[in-house]
Amino acid sequence: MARPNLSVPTASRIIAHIRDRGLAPGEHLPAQGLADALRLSRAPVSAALKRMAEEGIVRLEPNRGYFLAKAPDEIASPLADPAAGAEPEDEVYARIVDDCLSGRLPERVSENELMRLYGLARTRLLKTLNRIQSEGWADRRPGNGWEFLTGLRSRAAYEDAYQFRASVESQALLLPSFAIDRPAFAEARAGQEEILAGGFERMGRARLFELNSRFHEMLVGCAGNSFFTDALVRVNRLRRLLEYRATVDRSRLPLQSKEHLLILDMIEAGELARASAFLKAHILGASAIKSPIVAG
Amino acid sequence: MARPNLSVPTASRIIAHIRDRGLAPGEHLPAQGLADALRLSRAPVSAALKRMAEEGIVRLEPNRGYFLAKAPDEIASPLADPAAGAEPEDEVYARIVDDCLSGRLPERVSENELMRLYGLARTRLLKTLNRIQSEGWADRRPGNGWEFLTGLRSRAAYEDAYQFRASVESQALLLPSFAIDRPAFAEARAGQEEILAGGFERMGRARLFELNSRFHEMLVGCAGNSFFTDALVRVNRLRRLLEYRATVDRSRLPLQSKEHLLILDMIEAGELARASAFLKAHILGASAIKSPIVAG
DNA sequence: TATTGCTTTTTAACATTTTATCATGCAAAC
DNA sequence: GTTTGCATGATAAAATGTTAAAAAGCAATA
Repeated sequence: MARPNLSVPTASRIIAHIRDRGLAPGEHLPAQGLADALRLSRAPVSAALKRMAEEGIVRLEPNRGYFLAKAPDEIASPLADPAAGAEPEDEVYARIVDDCLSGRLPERVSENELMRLYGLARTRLLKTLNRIQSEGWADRRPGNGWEFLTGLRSRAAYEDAYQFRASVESQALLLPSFAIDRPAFAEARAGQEEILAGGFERMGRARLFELNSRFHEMLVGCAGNSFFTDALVRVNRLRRLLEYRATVDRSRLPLQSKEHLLILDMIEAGELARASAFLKAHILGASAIKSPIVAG
Repeated sequence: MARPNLSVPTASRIIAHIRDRGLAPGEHLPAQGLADALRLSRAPVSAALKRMAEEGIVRLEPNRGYFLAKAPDEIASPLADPAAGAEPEDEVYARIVDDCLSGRLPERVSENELMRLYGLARTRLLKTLNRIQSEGWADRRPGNGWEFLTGLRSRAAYEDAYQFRASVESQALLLPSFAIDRPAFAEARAGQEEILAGGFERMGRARLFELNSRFHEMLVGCAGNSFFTDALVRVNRLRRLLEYRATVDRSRLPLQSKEHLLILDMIEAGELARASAFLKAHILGASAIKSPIVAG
């Protein structure tokens, strides 16, 4: 009935801020300073600090302000999760797309029908539908109703997405503006080695997907061309939804990660053309193997 | 205060339908049949026919329905224009983006401020802002207000867009699924020849832009991969806004069209690799020459 | 029997209102 | 002098209300 409360996401941003700066326990956390850093006013910052005080992360000294109570590494709280406070809209979004994919949704539905089905107020539903539309899952029909597209759930669309990725990513490596981002490379390498060292069996599928798509997005990001990056992010958003429905063949993950590391090596050795070709084959190979479970 | 009236766009769709089928004067136009073809109910179709009757395009015989009064080719009415009834939302959208590009808009504005500036109700403004956001011109800030991005109006972003286009288009030609669409080729060829035959001096810039971007979209469309097409359409939407602000160097248009025709020839001769390389050079060459007028 | 013409019901665009939250200014405390 | 604490005003998210238009149903007509 009112504006969304920023205190939770703000708390997680404050914790990230503390970690970045490596602040020590006992240090003062001035509200205005944090507000400036996060580009907010003091109000939501104070609210966030209050919550953090309840969890024992910071300590309040009346009229003096908040002080860090724990070492950054020791903070273990739901608030520390960067995903904390992610919009609940996301949940409805996922539910609708899932229903669309599994064919539970009639091809054509009116807004009122959807409101009933998902128990949403019009504003909220519309916000979600707009997002779904912009991602290509649904289209508003002239007159009444929404049409859920069946095209994207076909095997062909899935392969098209891989063709597109293969093309965009391999071309990005060849751009004149491509330049290695050392810290990002190091981070990506660490992620892949974590998968190799047993993560491929242990990790949740969400984390696996995240690590791998982040690898590819990092690579393309090095080209410094936002059109390439945006295009890739866009496909990956769709891919995430499709692949969550597929079973992961975990036995293939180590090979995948080895190839990822190999690509980093090639690039660092300056063999961009080779890396580009290899990356392309790598992506198309993955497409041939994966079999998404999509409703007919 | 109510729903948008579909009668105008429906009329133009009906005229297109009549042309497609090559109906002769005197033929009956059953309302339900048209409604089915346009996937609407009879209500907006009847309203459209009524309007068309006022313009003398069709004739009403009481209790018998509407009958075509003119030959399809002789229909000359504002209703025949496919752009008729385009959403007025587009106008506000263009105005905001234009203000953003020319720097008339402060970098940070609240929604209320924008409502005042453009005289819009919140719902309408938000709809537009969402679109602007999804296209990368603006971003919602945590807390209050919107931030208009300056990144896209830089020279670098402009060149990045051309790099992206060059890559997407040239790769599309090389896809295994690429297949020539004869009628589309013929239409594109006709358009380019029209430009060569004096159109480059005569035509409005909107039509020139349309013909040329349609040429490129048609080419990529032949690959039958919606990810490629969508990506291109997306960049072209941005490009249109940027290039409307630039001066057109009309002396270069004939060469451009000749190159377009050459590309069609190469493809028809089966020389896809050559066509792909030439297309890439063609696009990058255009980028080097054009100088968009963008506010610092 | 198919199609129009009219009526009723449903739908969605827009305006308005409500309210929790954000931003801001100022006095008090350190 | 800097920073908190609190009060005041501004902002935007959601619910509600209103209304023109679209869909659906039905009787009348060719």
